[in-house]
Amino acid sequence: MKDKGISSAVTKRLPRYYRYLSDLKASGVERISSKELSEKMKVTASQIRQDFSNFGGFGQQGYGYNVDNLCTEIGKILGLDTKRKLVIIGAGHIGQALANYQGFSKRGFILSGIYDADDSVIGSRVGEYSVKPMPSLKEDIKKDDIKIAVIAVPKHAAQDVANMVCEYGVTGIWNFALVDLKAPDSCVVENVHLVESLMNLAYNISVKES
Amino acid sequence: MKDKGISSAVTKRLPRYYRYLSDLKASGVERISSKELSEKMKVTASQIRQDFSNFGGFGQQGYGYNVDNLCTEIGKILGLDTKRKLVIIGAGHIGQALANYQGFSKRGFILSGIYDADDSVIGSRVGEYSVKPMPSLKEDIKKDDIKIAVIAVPKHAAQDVANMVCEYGVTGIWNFALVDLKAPDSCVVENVHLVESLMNLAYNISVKES
DNA sequence: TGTAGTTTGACATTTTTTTCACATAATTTT
DNA sequence: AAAATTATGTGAAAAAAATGTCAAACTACA
Repeated sequence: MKDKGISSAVTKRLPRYYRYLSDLKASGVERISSKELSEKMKVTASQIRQDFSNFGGFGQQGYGYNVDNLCTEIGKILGLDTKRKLVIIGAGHIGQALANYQGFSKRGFILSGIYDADDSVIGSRVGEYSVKPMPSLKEDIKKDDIKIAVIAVPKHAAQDVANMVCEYGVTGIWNFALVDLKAPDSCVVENVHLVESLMNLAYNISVKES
Repeated sequence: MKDKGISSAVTKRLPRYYRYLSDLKASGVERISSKELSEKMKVTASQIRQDFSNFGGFGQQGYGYNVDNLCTEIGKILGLDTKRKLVIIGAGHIGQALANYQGFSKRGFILSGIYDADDSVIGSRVGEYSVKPMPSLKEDIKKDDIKIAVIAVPKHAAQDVANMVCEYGVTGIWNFALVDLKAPDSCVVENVHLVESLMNLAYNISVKES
């Protein structure tokens, strides 16, 4: 049972903590204090302690935090201890790039297949997968217990695809189409808008220039 | 001359406003009130007005906002009226996907070339571009007045590439490598961490499940 | 075992962000 | 042309988030 009452300002920082802690662990660091971590991550030590204490606190006075333990605990909070299967819908450039991304499994995600509506790409290879036709989706999602749909189709088709996969039972959508998708309460949507990130960069460049 | 004193909580919302306004404009909507926009975007009308008023206010009492005008003004604030050239460094899956992305030019970005350190991919075609070798970068950035470097190389190489392009004179880095890149004051960095977005989705799914 | 030094977690304070509420001004209707 | 409606921009209030502080608790080392 997980606490639903934690502000998203806090939970949005967790993945970044997780990334830094994974790196520290990988480089053999055993313990770290909020002060050291704050210097690496460019946030205040106070915020780090406050964030962690939201989940009960994982540190020890006079010692700091055990990197391995902290990493595991944050992983659990993020739900990375649960293996989740996902499908990619849309075998265009973004869909292909995501299909070839090797980092999913490290974080508990298992790519199960890639789908497209265009007959001419069905059967073509993307990484180690063969592109499947859309009508297979319904069956596959139910049969293989697919939890997440990655939507990488054109804007105009995205909401229809979302409605479809929600109906078939996915609990999460990772959306790369240029719209904010809507979904029923049973399904969580995470919209990724690369263009917005680029515009933000443009803004920051403009400000600096002036 | 642009106001540097506006909080990033506000400026981070501008790209999303811009996206919605572009869509409205494209579908022929001429005017919109903060109330209508707030319903579409699922934010409060008050926030919209407050955000816009940071830049002087673009609306008219009793009427609302002129979509075309508002879109143009926000575009200017974001610096989208200035055409900026960019290069992609790293011709892997992400680099290729970005190179094939058609939306850059619509927002004032002009892809100038794609580069890779691996000799075996030099010269191969990516979209309408031919992959160039890294040593060409220095010359090309200066000659073609490249402003932005998109970094899509492996984690361990990313900081070196960043240092390099900063030295050659780029003013912005759009980073897809799994590290937070550091750069001198002359260069703005926008880190895109797709895995963090996916972890955030995982968290939200977990919370819902419990 | 005792003591000096370190570091957390909690709480108080400050700062930032969001929301509310309304005076003002334009539009729209009658 | 007047009245009714609409809707902005702003200053003030409320809420949320970040930061500072410190007692308590542990570590480390002699």
